[in-house]
This record gives sequence, C-alpha cells and structure tokens, in this order.
Amino acid sequence: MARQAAKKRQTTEAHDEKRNDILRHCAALFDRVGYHKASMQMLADEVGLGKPTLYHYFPSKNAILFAMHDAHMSALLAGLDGEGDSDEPLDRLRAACIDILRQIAEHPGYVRAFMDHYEDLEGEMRDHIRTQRNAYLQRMRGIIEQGIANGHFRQCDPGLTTLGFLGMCNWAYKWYPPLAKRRPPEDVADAICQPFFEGLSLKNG
Amino acid sequence: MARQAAKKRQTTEAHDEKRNDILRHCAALFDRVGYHKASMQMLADEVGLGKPTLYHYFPSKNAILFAMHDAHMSALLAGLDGEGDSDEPLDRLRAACIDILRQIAEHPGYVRAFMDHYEDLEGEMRDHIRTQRNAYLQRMRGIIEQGIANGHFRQCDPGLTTLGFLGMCNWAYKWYPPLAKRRPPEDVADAICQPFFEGLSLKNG
DNA sequence: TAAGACGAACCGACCAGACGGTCGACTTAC
DNA sequence: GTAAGTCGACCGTCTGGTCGGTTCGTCTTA
Repeated sequence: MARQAAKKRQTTEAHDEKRNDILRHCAALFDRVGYHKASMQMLADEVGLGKPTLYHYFPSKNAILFAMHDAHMSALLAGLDGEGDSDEPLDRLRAACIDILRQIAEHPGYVRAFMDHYEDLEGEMRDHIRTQRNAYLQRMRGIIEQGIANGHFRQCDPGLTTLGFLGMCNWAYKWYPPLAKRRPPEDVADAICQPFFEGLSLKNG
Repeated sequence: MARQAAKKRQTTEAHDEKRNDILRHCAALFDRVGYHKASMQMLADEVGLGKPTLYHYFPSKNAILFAMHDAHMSALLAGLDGEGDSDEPLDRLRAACIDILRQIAEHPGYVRAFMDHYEDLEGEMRDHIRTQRNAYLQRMRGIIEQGIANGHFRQCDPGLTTLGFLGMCNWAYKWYPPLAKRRPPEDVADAICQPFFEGLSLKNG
C-alpha cells in the first residue's frame, strides 16, 4: 500500500514536472505571438508533442492560461510572506516591487498572460484568481496603511496610493523584459520607486 | 464646381460622423466582451447594421482597432500641445495625468483596446501607432529632463522615471472606470500623483 | 419636370479555412 | 496486466471576409 502510494506520488511528480515544462514552453510562445494567436497546434509543436498529448496534460487552452496566472500570483503572494515583518514599510514595498520586476524578468510570458488575459479566464478559474488578486491588493494596502499609522508615511489616500504604486511596478511588463539582462530588478526598482518613496516618506520632512 | 466640392465635403463629413458613431458602439462592445471575443457579426448587431455594411465603413476588424488607437493617441498628443509651455514641469505632468484619466473615464473602450491590443495591430497600422507612442514618450521624458535641468526636480534617471510615471497613470485603466462617476480625473490625479510629485520636487528639500 | 444615371448605403446568403477539442488505437514501462 | 503517455485523423463550429444585388437620394440633361 505504502509502495503503491509512493509510486503514485512519484508518477504524479513526474507529471507535474512535465506540466511545468510544458508551461514554460507555452509561456514562451504566448510571449512571442500572444495568447489568442497561439493555437493549440502551435503550442503542441512548440513543446514537441502531439496536440492530443497536450490535452493529456491540460484539459483546455484556458487551463494553460490559468496555470500561468496561478504560478504568477502564487509567486507574488509567497514573496509577500517571505519578507519577515519588517516594521519599516518602505522596505516591504521595495521588496514587493523587486518581486514583481524579477517575475517580469524571469517569466515574461506568465506576466504578460496575467496582465492582458485575466478577462479571458473562464468560470471558476477567474474566481480563483480574482480571490488571489484581491488578497494581494489588500495586503499591499495594509502595508501602506501600517506606514501611515506608524508615522512613517505622510497622510494620503491608501487605496489610490496602493493602486498608483502597483501600476508603476506592473506597467514594467511593457518595457522591462528587453532591459532585464543589463539591469537587475533591484537596480530598476530603486530607480522607478525613488521619487515615489521620497514623497511618501515623512522622516525627512 | 465650388458647390460640387462643398457637397462632396458634406457627404464625407456624414461618412466620418457615421464612422465615429460606429466606433463608439464598437468600443462599448470591446469593453464589455473584449476585442477577440467580439465577432464582426456581434459588432454589426451592436451598431444596428448588417455585416457587409460594417465592412463598407471599415475595411477590416483590425482597422476598427486601429481607429481606436489613433483616436486615443491623437487625444493625448493634442492634450500635450494644449498645455502652453508652463515652465513649471510639475503642472505639465499633472495635466498629462489628468488627460489620461479623462480619456479612461470618457472612452474606456478605446483605452482598453489601446492598452491590451497594440500587439494585435497589423503592418503599417502598428508602425503608425508606434511612431505616435514614441513621440508621446519622448515628450514626456522631455518634460522631466527639463525639470531636472531647471532645478525643479531632483537628480534621477529620466527614462525610468518617465516609465514609472506613465505606468502609474496608464494602469488606471484597470480600476478607474467604475470609479469615474464619483471621482473626477483631477481629483484622482492629485491623489495618485501626490507622493510621486512630492518626491520628485526639489523646492522644499 | 420627367427620365435616366450614378454612387452611397445597405444586406441575405455564402465560403474557405482555422480553431478547439475528441476518438480510437498503439507503445512503453513497471 | 494495466495505466500513463503518445498521436494521426477527424469533427462541428465559428470567424473574417466576400458576392451579388437592392434601395434611395441627388444630380444631369433635355
């Protein structure tokens, strides 16, 4: 029984690995030609598989899109957890920005799918991602509210400020990829966040 | 002859008006269901026309998309011209942000098409829009460089700062539309730009 | 002012092709 | 033996775009 379970687990692991491998290839194609212009046949060719085999791993094209959304959101959420509970909210904001930039640099395909094709997600998949999105947004907002409460940040509309900050970071998916080899995420994060942080901060005011 | 020309012009005007009318309807549908999920038949129904009639006004679906891109970029570029040459670069940046927000509030369909479907533009249409995009970007960058040269702004990477600022403003197309009835562009622009401007500005440093 | 010409606006019916997805069967590998 | 992995061939549907033709208002001409 135990051996069977082990076997099962092993098989599943191999399966998951293959799924991730497929996902990476698909992301590359989505990034090159866009989600809608990438047909299942093209996707299968890109991976080096027959079309039915691709369907063996993912039940639909939409499910592939979902897997990318999920991978991206999970990475960001995990990043938020990783950065202990520094009581310096600026550090947490900077870390979040770096996470986003790194995600863009390492998985431009996932990110582009995430940014441009959330609305293409169907049914429960969309619900699932929406939940994750909202959780992320709330936590970012929490950081900013904490900063205001702490006296680290000046008084401001926390909702709109969060949206502004996130916009600044997320928008980078449009221009950062070709730059990523020359300029690491930390570097770029500092450059784009500098004015924002200076203005948000109260310590030298 | 003059009368004929006048007549001709009049006919063309009616044609253009109709085109704009069609564009507005199409924008509404694109905004509701997305560009790719909106078929020409749906578009025609939305406008209240037969499909061949729609083709009478626009040579292809892609041309409709292009017209929206063009309308949006022209509005933004015109906005940049409008704001005299205030030597206070902060005012010009604020005005640009308000322009973007207003465009989002008044033409969410155009803007969404512009943001998410630039890559779907084909051939020369894409070239044309790219040129406009670059011109816009350069002019924004020029404002920031001018601010640094003037001593109004602190030292910073003008390229990345421009991109950051634009990201902050443009990203609003994802969240501003449902808010637009309650909060006017000027109001929201001030809220999201405040930290950025405070940090960029040197006058109280 | 009536007859005709003409082009813009309009559309029902059609088409070739592409797409997402399925079927049934063969091949490994344990 | 059996279950996962693999695929060639296939299918129904839908899409962008076209064809051939009608209606209608206005200009020309006599």
